Amino acid sequence: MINPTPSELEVLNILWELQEANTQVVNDRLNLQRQVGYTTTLKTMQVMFEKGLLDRRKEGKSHVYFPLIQESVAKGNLLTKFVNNTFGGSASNLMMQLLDNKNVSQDEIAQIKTFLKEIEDKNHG
Amino acid sequence: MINPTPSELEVLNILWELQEANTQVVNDRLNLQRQVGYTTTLKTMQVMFEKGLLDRRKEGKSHVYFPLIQESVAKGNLLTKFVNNTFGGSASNLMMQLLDNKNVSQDEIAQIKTFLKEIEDKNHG
DNA sequence: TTGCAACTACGATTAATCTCGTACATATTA
DNA sequence: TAATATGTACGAGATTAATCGTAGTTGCAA
Repeated sequence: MINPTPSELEVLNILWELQEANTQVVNDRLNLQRQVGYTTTLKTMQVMFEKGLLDRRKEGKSHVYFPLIQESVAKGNLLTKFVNNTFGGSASNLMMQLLDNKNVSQDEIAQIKTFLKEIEDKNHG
Repeated sequence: MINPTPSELEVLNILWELQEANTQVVNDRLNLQRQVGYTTTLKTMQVMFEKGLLDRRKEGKSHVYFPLIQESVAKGNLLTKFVNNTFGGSASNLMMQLLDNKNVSQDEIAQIKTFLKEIEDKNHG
């Protein structure tokens, strides 16, 4: 199981949205969030290619990269690891912390409740 | 805001449980989970002391360490960071991923639902 | 008070990640 | 086809975390 590093996840988030892109496009996107050099982005994507997180094809003089890992799978793996490390594997402990968290907006909490209610209704309906 | 590293969190989990302990005791506990040298544990705790995650007092020839950060605060901070990094700050996205996760048991999911239901009832009652 | 066992301090090493400079390769266009 | 601009490859430095060996210190017991 290959877990992306934080920088790799930034790249993946862009590629999951765009389906595919060359280094230039990914780097431009990254620079909307934070300052980072072109060769840094290039190197990150090359390493991801070597790790099997991305594949690529030659197009003109540049490479077009695309993800080899599904968003839900990657994030699910990261989440599992986080739950294990931080909450002793207890998803409900994480959940309780989430609802207590001052940094989570009321909107988010309301959304979660709605979502859970839907699942409840579906199961009981 | 000082976020503990994974190794530091292991130490904190032990100290939150025991309230306080010397290096020997913490190291013995750690070695129930995985093999780690005494000086490694000592160094980790010294660094945590320098960072302000722990305080200590001399007792006999050893130091007795205790946490300076509350469990809920530390884990809340880690959770906030994780939500931001991995789910773009969306707690409900994390939630949905959690419920989809094959690595989360049915028991855990049931527990979460019960918990949410309690909150719903409390709010509507 | 002297010696030993236990504890601490210090620093070095390894590994992973992130970063980017420089040199080389390639495609387009003039 | 030669020049130029753009992209790639390579490698190396900086940083952080984790690890532990070794040397030195301390306190207690005889």
